Amino acid sequence: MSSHQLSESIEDYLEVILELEKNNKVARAKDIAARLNINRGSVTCGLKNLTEKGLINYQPYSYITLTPQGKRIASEVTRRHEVLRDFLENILGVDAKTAENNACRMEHAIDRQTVDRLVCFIDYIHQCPRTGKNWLQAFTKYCSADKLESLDCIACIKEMMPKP
Amino acid sequence: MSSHQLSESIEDYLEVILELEKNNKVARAKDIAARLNINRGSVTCGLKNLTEKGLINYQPYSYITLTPQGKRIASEVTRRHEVLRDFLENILGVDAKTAENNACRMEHAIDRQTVDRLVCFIDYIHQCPRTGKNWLQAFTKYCSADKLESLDCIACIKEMMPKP
DNA sequence: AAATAAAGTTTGGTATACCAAACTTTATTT
DNA sequence: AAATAAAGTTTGGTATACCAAACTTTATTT
Repeated sequence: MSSHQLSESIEDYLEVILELEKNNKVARAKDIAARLNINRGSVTCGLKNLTEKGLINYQPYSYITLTPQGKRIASEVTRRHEVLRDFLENILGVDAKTAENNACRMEHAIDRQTVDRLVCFIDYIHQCPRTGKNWLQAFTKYCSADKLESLDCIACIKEMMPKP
Repeated sequence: MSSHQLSESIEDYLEVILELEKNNKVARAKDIAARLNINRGSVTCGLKNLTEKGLINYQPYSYITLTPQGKRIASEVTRRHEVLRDFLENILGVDAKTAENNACRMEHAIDRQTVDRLVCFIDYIHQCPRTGKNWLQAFTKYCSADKLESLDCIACIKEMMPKP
């Protein structure tokens, strides 16, 4: 029942419905259309589809809420989105808009196992004394510099040593 | 002419045609069908589409080669694929098959700027004395361990210090 | 409460991307 | 050079996902 893969379109619907539910208690078709930048008629069609799949509670002319199953999937998609955006923006250091746009597309392509591993990796960078903020700042320099030549690695790791 | 975004389907065609060209000098429809796991008739249809877009050299019943523009795009897609797979497999450390499957899907979703940054990041991890192989091995431990508790960070960074 | 505006739906349409099965062309075997 | 096999194409079909424009329902204004 919840095993078949969902299309990107359906994942997008679920994601915005979850967000609208959070902000407005319920989602309305016109807000979904506005967020997804699609025609209102297309939304009606999409809602029927989501209803058939048991992902939303919906009757013609009514507001929309997620079923438990819909909510579960919406949360998963949102999590993938946020993990990816966090990685792109705060680890890779791409600008906020690019991070958001890429996360928006990549969220449909990354699987559970890989996103879990990415979460762990982000965590590790922040927690490991070798890396953390300091190391990320040096990455920014590394990207703009002519690679390592201009960076003083020895001084950098000495700085990181635990104080006696 | 080369500005409009291409569909995932077209990117997939270009990618396998480039690979078949490399292995066999030219691509044949049946091999494309086999690699993409689609019907031969669908390939004929796809090839017409690619021809109209000026991405391949093709006439009915003939073999297929990429035009310069097609080759350029195919190379870009392939690069995105390989960078992503490398990151997933060798940095995140997910198993080879999962890395490949995820790279296959994510290659259509990541943009130039972000993939460039990812390349730089992978480079940085390998080059920076703080990180490198050693640090990646510790990440594997970190993932399976109960986070940091079981890891001896102080000993780990001392080990990394430059020999006097 | 009637008029109007806003929201939602329906209708008829398009584009993409695939399928199976029949058919045609090209290549290979005998 | 026939016969056969393999490769490629065509035909008629489906599913998804969108559109604009006409229409209906619901909500808001007067």
